[in-house]
Amino acid sequence: MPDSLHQTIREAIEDILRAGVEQYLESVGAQAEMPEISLEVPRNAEHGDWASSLPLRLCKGLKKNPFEVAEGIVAAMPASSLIEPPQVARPGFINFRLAAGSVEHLIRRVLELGEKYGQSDTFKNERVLVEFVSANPTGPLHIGHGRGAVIGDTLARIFAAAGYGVSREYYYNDAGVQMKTLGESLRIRYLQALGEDIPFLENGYKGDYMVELGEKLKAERGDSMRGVTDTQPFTDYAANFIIGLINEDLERLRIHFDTWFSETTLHKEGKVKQALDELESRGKLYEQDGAKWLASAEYGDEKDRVVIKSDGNYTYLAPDIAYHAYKFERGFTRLVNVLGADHHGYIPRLKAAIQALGHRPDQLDCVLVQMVAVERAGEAMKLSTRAGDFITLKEVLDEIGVDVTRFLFLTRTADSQMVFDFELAKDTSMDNPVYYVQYAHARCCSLMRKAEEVGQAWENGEGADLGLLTAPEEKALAHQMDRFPQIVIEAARQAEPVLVTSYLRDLATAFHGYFTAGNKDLSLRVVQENNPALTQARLTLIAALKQTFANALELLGVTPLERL
RNA sequence: GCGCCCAUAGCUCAAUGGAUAGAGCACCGGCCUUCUAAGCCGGGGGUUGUGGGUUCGAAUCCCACUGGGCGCACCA
Repeated sequence: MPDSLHQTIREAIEDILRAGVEQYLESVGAQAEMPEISLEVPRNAEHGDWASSLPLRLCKGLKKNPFEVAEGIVAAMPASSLIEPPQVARPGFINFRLAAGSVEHLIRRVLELGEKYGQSDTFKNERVLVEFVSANPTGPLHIGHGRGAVIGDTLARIFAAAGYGVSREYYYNDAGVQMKTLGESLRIRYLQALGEDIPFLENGYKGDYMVELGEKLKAERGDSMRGVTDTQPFTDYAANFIIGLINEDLERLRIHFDTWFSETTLHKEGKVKQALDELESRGKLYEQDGAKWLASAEYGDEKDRVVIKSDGNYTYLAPDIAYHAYKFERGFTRLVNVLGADHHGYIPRLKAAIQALGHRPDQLDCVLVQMVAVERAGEAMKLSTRAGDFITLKEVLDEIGVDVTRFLFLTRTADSQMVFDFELAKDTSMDNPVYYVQYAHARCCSLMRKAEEVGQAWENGEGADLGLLTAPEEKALAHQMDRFPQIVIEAARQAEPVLVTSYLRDLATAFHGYFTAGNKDLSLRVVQENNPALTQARLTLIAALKQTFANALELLGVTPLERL
């Protein structure tokens, strides 16, 4: 039963452990509830490949000493061909080690599943909507948007791998003052392009791209719009164009949105009114001072919030509530918003709103992305779209490249403040962890090429005798590979891409160590010219590693290079 | 003033409440006549911002301080 291809060793151990605990509890006649199975990979290899501290948690309720509890559980556990008999350690840990035979099981599982290795159906009944970037189309994306974009997209990839139905959505607010200002900015740039000597808006969008856009409009329409005073046509023209620019950058970053959702849609389809009516009928709205308030304080917000001002207009919150209600209406069971950290004050009222609508607060996850400070040649730079003073995402992609950009954003947790140092990122050498990981994949490819050169090309591994893989490094590599599917599930659960990045680096470290060991000890080389059987066995391990590297890199949207 | 986030090696960052807090960069010393040295091995470097608390066990959870970031509208 535990030999199912899709089951990781971890899951097999969990089953065994669970059975042991049940049996043990019964034998001592305890009423204790079945605790959550805890199983971790110890930092220290001496503590085995997997370890559980379950006896330490259990002993409290049983009023027994943890060591005895551990022994009792071990005695009651069924045996498994995948692991060696478990050991009880000091305070009350149970340590598990992979059985030698499990190496073969693990490698074959990776190869059998191929590109699907790492995927699972853990969350198959759930649908998640990842909303990210969501910058209003008032200018090109800057580097900070890039960080949010990469994190959002990678989360989406991770969710998909963990079995979620996933949709990527970009929301933009095209009904507000910002867009009006944008249109007005373009109108003036256009008139200036026509030669009129008029001053620019004080609060207008001052970037060069607006000057260019004015020229472009002149080139397309001549002076036919000279007399147009309504800003709307200018707004539409600018927004359309800028969305195009934004999308270009995003596609380059390997990000594709399923939906571009505009605020106007909500108004047109009556979703704002619908959401407020729903809140009204649930008794969550009330009138005061001529305004309509949401009783958000009931749900942990620090105060109630106005949704309809006394002048009859909606506040920003109203369409936002409607938007999130509409997300649920479309069948999503989990909402993930990737936001700039400056929006954090907004989260409690949003969570309050979805609760007022009858949803659970944990169905909404807000991932806060901290600002990116940029340093160039030692100079710190200020970023402001309005002032036209910023590092665009395009510049970053031109200078640094997609793989490096994505990986650098993914090596830090979203909420850590980061300094993006251009010179450092451009450096193609040591400071760039991307290469470390890509190098590992390329080395696997290189070994395959080498084997081919000496006439021992890998023969798909089916006939290989994997029992020959007895080096401790080989067992360790197999164990590391086995962790991958669980890492993906955990990353999805926590909405935390860094888990995958860290895992990838660890796996690369293990592999580089294995590879380099062959420099000193020729018997550890993968390609053994006078031992075809061992060569085939090792190549099969390499093939599985290569697959795992490729799958993990794909999850991060980074290219698995064949050679560096 | 109130709230949220952050604080870990000189620097950039890790560490599902677990056993001796780890990598990379920088610094010191080793390893290329045969699978890629963008790599590997070893060394120095820490009172996890400070002080309490919770418990078998805390970088992790709670409280109070200190320092930094960001929010506190009938703005969007």
